[in-house]
Amino acid sequence: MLEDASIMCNSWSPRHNGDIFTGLNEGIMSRAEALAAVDIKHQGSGGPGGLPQLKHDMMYHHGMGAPPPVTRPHQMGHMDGLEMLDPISTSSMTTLTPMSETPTHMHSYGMNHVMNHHHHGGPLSGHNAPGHHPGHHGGHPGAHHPSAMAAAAAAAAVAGLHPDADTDPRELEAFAERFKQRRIKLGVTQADVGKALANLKLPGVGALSQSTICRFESLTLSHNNMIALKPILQAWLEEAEAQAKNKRRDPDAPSVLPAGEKKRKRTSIAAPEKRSLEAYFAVQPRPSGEKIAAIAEKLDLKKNVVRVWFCNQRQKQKRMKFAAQH
DNA sequence: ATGCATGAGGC
DNA sequence: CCTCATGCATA
Repeated sequence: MLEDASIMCNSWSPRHNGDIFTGLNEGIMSRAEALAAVDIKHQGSGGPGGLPQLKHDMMYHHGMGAPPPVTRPHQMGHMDGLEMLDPISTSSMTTLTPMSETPTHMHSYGMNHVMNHHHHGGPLSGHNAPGHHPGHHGGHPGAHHPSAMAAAAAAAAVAGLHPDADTDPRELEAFAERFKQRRIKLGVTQADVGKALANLKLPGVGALSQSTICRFESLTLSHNNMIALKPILQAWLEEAEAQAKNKRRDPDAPSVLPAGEKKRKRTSIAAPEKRSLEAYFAVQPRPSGEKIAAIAEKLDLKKNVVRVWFCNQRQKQKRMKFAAQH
């Protein structure tokens, strides 16, 4: 906390040389003009290469990241004219029961083991159709047309498939809550669950991180992701509860701490810059590469940082939480 | 609990 | 370069 207003990015890329262009800042230029140069409003759609925006698989409207309705009276300390371009404001378990760790101390977090696994090997490599969803899309009742939904249900019924008991957001939400409660009852942390999944030996299912388990429980994953993970977590839960009855105990817990690797550093975007980004995002969620470069320059951020920020912002928009009608 | 990042798979 | 699923690092 209290991280001061500057960004602290640097050697986050192990294999990239620091030559990624960029004159690292020295914002000697006046930002005001620069900002003006970036006309936020309207921008030719087609990005370089042509952006196919036909896909669009459904947006879970809500908006948690940046919904500043309008004017915001912030205390400007070092305003640099950024605000003026802000269109908005101005307008075992080794096996399953990880009893290897005394469950007496279950913090909700912070007890991540150093599971050095620097490079992940996607557990769920099934990869559900990215981009254009083959079969379904994040169809939420709220967004579904009643009639369409009924038709789909009927069709599914005829086909012998379940209507959508599995894809129903409310069902997912209910499960997520039950899952969390029972998980805690078992005295297992989110990180433990993630690691234990690998022991389930389900085809194609490996371990997951504490982050993912946490996001599942808090419904901060995409609808499709929730659907994909549910059966896996459900299987674990059942196994774990079964084993808990038998009071299994597994002695060992060989945890080796691999040699150190390059630590990834996280860039921290200061509040003022973040506000500007949010403002840009509000008008143009998908800026072109050039646009991104321009924004990056103004905010004195690396282009890649800005690009990733937009990508992440878009993902947030699609998250589940509150997506369904509660 | 979340912010920023990586990588695979696609256009 | 995007979308998605995930994860490391952090607040």
